[in-house]
Amino acid sequence: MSSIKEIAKQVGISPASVSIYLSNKETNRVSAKTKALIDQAVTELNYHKNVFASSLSTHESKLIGVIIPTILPLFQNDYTNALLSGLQTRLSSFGYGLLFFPSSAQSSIAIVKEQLEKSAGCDGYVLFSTGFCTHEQIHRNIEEVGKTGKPFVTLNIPKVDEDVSQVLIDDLAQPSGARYLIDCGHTELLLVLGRQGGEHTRALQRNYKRLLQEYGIPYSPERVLYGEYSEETSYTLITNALTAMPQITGICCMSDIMAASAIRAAAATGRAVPRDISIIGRNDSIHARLSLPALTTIDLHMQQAGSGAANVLLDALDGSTASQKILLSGSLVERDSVRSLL
Amino acid sequence: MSSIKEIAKQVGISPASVSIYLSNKETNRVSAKTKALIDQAVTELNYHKNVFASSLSTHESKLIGVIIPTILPLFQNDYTNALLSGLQTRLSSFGYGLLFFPSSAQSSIAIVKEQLEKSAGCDGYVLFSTGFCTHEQIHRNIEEVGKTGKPFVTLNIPKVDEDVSQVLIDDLAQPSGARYLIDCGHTELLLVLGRQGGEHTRALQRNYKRLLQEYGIPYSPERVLYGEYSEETSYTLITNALTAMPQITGICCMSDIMAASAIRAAAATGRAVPRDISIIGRNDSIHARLSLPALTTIDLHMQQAGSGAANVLLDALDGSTASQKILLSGSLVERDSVRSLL
DNA sequence: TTGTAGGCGTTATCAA
DNA sequence: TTGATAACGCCTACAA
Repeated sequence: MSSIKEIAKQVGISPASVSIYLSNKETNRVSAKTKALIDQAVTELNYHKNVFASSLSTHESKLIGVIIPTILPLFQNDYTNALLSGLQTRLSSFGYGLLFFPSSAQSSIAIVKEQLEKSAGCDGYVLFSTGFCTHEQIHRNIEEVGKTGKPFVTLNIPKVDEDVSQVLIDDLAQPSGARYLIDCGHTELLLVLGRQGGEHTRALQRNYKRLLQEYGIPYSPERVLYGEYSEETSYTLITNALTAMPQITGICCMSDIMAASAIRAAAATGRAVPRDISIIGRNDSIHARLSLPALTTIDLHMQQAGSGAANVLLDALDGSTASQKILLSGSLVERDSVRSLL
Repeated sequence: MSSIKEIAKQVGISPASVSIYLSNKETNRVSAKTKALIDQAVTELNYHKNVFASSLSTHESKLIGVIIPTILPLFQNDYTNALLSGLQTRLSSFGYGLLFFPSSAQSSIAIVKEQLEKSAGCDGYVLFSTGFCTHEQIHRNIEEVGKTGKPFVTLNIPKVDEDVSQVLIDDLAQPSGARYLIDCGHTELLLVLGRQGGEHTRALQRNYKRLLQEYGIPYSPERVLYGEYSEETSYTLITNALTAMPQITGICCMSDIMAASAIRAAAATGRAVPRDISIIGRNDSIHARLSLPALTTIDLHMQQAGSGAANVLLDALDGSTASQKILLSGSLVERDSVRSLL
């Protein structure tokens, strides 16, 4: 409420001196007595620096804008939360805050535009992608954020040719779990993907076909399910599939939540895990540790990806101009939901 | 990057006209031709409004500051995430964004102070509490946020006498799950609380003792565990307790995560749920639906609490000066983890 | 329908 | 060691 001017008035000095002292307590510009007086006035008047005025002047806000082109409620998705968590923790220790913008728009691009509309002034951005985003949309979003001229980094977005910083998660587009199941001797597989249509899923599908080909396993579309990352949808779909195709011995799910649902579906159709059927998840989220049996899964190191993104941003904010592509790999976490047939 | 001045120069009009049109596209102040020219210049120069300059002028930022006095990474806690999700969704539809501040401090109060330090200029605040916060700290935090003079609302904080807006969740301080177990005929109970020392836990403990007294069940300290909301800690503690006290027939956990761990612990000690032992969770999070058997739990309506907090804030931002205490109650969600002994 | 001028709170550049 | 003063980008009377 109170401004630097009022402090100055109360102490009987100029606003400039107050400002200088307040932004650098060690300055020699202000005498010790004056410093003490200012400190006193600050507490008395309950002064808090106005970030907006300050960043208007310094052209620095210490704020990073988070752009998430989704119409779903935020903070409800394991992947995104882990990413955000890593991001926030790292940025926070360098004094940067996070800004989430409102958006009422419905399309991915419109959301990004609208969010940026209100965001000029951030020092940098993190651009997310979601299961909904198509190839085309991803490129337009990157272009849009690029126009701000501010440093930014993409997270959870497949590699693009553009000269932009990205944190890439190798196994995001790889059905690594399926490969592991095959290596364990499983050939009668079920693949549970997320949302149909998005770029993530398309890449995954391509690579899955390649994988089967590599091992001479025939591909059949009815063995690919779209669980939409939802426990209900995947439970229903997997239960039906298991009933229709009793020969299935392995289920590869693209998220731990869907894998935990698979365990329930297995139970519902009278199968024991891993005795009758093997299940592998992805993300190594808390669900993997909580389910019974505990899930074998692919750790995507999302938290680390988030802090990696923070590092890239911090570098850029520090003056580095070269764009960075950081490549992270997933790693297998063996627990109790997969049985080797070999 | 480009400012309103440059737009004005390019179009050949005054900055004022540009400003007026841009903040109200329907205005009659600007001719249709000029409007078109401005629009064109905006895209050509890739103009984005600078929120900071604008809020400096309007004393309105359309930003709500989120104050979470914790040293743990954000976005990793089910309760908080649900709260934030409800909050964000509602605020977003009214054009408000969310601001998360960095903090390097270690104590609850220092964190709040530091976060506020960098936040003057927000239109309002949401003050959270965590399992760590003591009674004393909660009051000091409320006082600190109150000093800003901006509207704010507390979330996940027990009722205080101060004249401040709060969204209260009735069952937060009530061992409602335990009551349900007792009503189902269970008398040999285990209570799994979160973190020792915090205000939440203390209230819960008090009310639990009262509850037992009401039913004439003796209280014994070794039947109260502190699972720290962590799956590992609670698994270990519950496993040990179950081994030491085979007579236990019911476990009331203050979070679904700990309840899911209890299911694992039951399995580890050779018990079937709910045949040999009944388990009840709290929050009705996704864990309740994913576990096997699915968890009977108390839905705390956290999402709704979040949007309730948003409503209170929106009211205050709209000029309402009276503080509101919104009281929400939990509700029982019956699934498959509790067996009635009656 | 448009322009001018002053101010929001802070910082930076001078000069004193 | 301090004080004026201008500037940051935008908004809003008020005047034209």
